[in-house]
Amino acid sequence: MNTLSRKQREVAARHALFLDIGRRLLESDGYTNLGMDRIAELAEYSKGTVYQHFNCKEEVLIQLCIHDQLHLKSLFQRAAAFEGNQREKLMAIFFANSLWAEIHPSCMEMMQTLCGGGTKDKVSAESLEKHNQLDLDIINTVAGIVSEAIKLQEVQLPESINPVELVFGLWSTCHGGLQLQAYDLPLQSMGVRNPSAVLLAITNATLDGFQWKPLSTEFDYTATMERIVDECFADEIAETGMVWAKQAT
Amino acid sequence: MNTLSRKQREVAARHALFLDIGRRLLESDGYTNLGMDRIAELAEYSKGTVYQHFNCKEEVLIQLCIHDQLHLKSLFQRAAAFEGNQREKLMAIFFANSLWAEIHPSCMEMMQTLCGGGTKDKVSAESLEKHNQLDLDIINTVAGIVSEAIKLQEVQLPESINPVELVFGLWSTCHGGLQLQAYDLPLQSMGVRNPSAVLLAITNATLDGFQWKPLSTEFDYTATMERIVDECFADEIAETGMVWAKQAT
DNA sequence: GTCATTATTTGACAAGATGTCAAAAAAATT
DNA sequence: AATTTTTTTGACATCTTGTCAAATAATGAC
Repeated sequence: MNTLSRKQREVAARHALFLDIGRRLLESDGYTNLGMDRIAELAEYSKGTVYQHFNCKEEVLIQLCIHDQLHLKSLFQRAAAFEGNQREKLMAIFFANSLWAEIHPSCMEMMQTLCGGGTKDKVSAESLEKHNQLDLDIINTVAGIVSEAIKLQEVQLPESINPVELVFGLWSTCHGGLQLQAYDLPLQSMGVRNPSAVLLAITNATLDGFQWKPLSTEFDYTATMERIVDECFADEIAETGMVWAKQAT
Repeated sequence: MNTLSRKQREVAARHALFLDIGRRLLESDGYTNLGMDRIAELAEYSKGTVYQHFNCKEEVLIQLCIHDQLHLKSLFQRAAAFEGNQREKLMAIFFANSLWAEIHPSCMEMMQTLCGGGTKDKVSAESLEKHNQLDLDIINTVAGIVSEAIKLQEVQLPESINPVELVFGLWSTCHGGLQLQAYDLPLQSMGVRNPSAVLLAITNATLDGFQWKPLSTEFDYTATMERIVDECFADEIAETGMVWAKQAT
């Protein structure tokens, strides 16, 4: 039944093993301390074998990235299917993004490393293509919601802004927020009590600014949030252990 | 008159030379291809001498960062002194940030490298302290404007958001936007015509969402923008060659 | 079952980087 | 001019990544 031969399955299993070890090392010691030797050693293979799977160190990185992005995509698709108006769906997207960041704490750092310092042009064209395509898919999922909202007249964007551009802006906020949290500035002691909650408030203000109906002042989005938690991401919440509870406080 | 001896001046000059070469190499070849050997070679000193100035490669990076941050701080201070209401000042801050990003295109990448992958704990405590302090200064400059606006009743923030938190949110948008532009996604072909203009529109929408007076619908902020260009940053604009012209298009 | 052929795995090796340090060179002092 | 102090040097040790000929294992023919 299985279309893969025994050999192929073995190779795939080993590939996954290498990636797993790579991720563990990356999370514990950081990218600079991640060595192909150590992956080989921990997997009980030789370095040469590891290099048959990944033509360079960066390739490990981008494949881990792709794995996490695939997860983000699926979370977004689930969020987009949330029952509610478009603004509620957007909130589900926002939540999915926060959840994802909590589940994959190292991915932000990986993206940084990957995108900075001419790292990208060492990876395989295939992986790079996959990576870019996933970014596109993810953006388009969100842009679809915005377009739908326009069609349903829940929002009317000024001429200077189109749906993709709005997504770019919202994405900037989320992405930048996560990034700033990843730098270890003493946000707390500076007076930022709960960064995630702030980003949500900012996003809501932005949508209010565009007069996206229903406004946050005329609708109970707190209730929406609870529905999102229950209806969309109950499993993940349970797994990661009260992610959002912290933020409600 | 000079408090520095000849020797001290020589050392300082050499330090600056090394940093200069470091920046050039960084911008042309990226961080991974930046080598202490090459700095030494180009400066016509030996590697050992370079290591007397920077105890590690990362130290070069953070000192370049600090240099750029100092510039950002001074630009922000000039923006904060702009003649106008607090929202106009905030717009001047926004403009200063965009301008700075254009003048120091490599700093975003440097921050990425610096903050990711356990790089930060290799640099000297002194530099790290200076770096953090500058971040604080910069944030506080902006938070001061927000606080003043509250005092002047130009805006009233909800209880869930304090001034520093609002700054964190706005900063997230700017920072994330620059970051996303630095990754080389095909933003253009995705439909994002002018990323910087989008970020400005988003920021304005956010402030509108908080009912920050005067709203963008009841005030000519385009005129403000022109005043900012003329009154605050004419020199820099001239130097970098019509930065903002592009964005107006 | 044996041998030949093909595929896979290996680890020694080259190349290049960071960071160290004893010795050489230069400068200052006596 | 001799001596002490400071500064500079580049050879080393060490740790990377990435390669590749040779060793090993798997496959298939007869």
